[in-house]
Amino acid sequence: MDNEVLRQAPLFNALDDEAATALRGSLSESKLRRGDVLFHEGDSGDKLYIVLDGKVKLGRTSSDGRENLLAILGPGQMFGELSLFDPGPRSATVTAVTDASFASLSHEDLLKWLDGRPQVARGLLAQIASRLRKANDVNADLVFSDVPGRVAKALLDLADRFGRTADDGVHVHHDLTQEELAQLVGASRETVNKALADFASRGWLRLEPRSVVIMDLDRLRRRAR
Amino acid sequence: MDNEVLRQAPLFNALDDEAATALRGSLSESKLRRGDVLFHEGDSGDKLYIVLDGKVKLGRTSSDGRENLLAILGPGQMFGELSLFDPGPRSATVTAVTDASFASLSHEDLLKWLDGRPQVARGLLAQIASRLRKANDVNADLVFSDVPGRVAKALLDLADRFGRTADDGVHVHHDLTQEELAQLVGASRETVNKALADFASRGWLRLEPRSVVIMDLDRLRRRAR
DNA sequence: GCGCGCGTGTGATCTAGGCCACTGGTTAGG
DNA sequence: CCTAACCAGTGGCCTAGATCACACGCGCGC
Repeated sequence: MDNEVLRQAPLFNALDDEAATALRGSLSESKLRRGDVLFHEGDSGDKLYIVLDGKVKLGRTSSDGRENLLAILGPGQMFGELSLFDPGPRSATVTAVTDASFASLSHEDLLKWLDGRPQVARGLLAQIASRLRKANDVNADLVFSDVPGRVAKALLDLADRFGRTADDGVHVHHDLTQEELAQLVGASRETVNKALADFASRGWLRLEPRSVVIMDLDRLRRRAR
Repeated sequence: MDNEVLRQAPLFNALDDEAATALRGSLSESKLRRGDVLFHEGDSGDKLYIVLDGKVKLGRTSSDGRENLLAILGPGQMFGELSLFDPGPRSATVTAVTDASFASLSHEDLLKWLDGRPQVARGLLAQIASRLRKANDVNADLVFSDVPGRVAKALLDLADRFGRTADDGVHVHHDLTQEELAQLVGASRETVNKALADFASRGWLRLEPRSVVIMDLDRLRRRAR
């Protein structure tokens, strides 16, 4: 791992070289294969993770076994912060959606590290604040939008973070099955499939396995709001 | 305003006397009557508020005018933190549900104040982290629970924070109309009313204007999960 | 080759809950 | 006091979407 990847992380983007190098001393690295679980909801644990490569999903399971995804995270994003300040069991299960690698930092090390560096504390606050804002947005969507709307919004978000623009459209290799997409927007697999099929039939996008090509961003955006 | 009220706020509960007194210098106080709006979603603003007395609701309005409540806050709770770190327009409208008073602190003052006091920064992080956790819980409920379940959960939460135990049950003066309760759980007024009527007919609670008396906490809890 | 499992596509029910249309009760203002 | 606004309570109808039940293709191991 090199300093560049860390700098991508919003949390650490303000670091100068020697701070970054110092930080690396406290970090350990780990890898997972697609489908592997890093930790389960309810586990105890006090590590903060930063995705170096690949994607993970944060999910929770209801009492009757159904699953709901809180977020898909990619390189540069962190997770596990909650148990740092609100110590207690992990509130979500983290599973690799693709092969993935992480840097991790213990509670203790982070706090030590934080005290001397108010600007990092502020970065952390900003990060969590923005997550909170996003969570509130998702709430509003669950209340106000219908399923196709939420699907459109999810696709746009994924496109934003993982899309590559080509001349035939924006290629989004989200690596999610339709089942996972459904869990992400809080709907059944079937209705999500129907929404996607509908978008495709209107020529807004093309479906590919675990991936879509968005051909008409504007229409999709209008459908999302 | 005296130091005691501030100490109630989780954010400041670790303050010693002179810190609390010093802080008061930076605070200003304000009051609202029931129904008054403190600020609107989309307004710019950089103040952090702490509720001294009364209750407020944080809400957002959808494009077609429907409303959704994110939270009901009472004495000791803070709001407006988001625009501190993720500066931008306010993400919610804040309205007084009862006559209420607040202490407020500007962005600038808080940050100055924060730099020297890592333990307050940590308090702030803990506060926001717990809000995030809660927001995620609400998401899961919107996906997994039915309306009566969400109503039950909301009542239990309100009881926890505002309830007074008496021998005929827990009296919860939530000060919300059923319409507001409905916006809080993301449902229509009518279905919430029916759920409440059903609970009452089972003898789990008694309805009073802007208030309920919970007579069978256990049953209600079981209905909530 | 032959199954088998997994992901995807699509129709046919069934139902929670939204929306509408009322009623009655309570408070506030003229 | 009368009227107007609000709030609470209830019934009926009607869609979005969950659930069920398939059928198809594609890759993988035997």
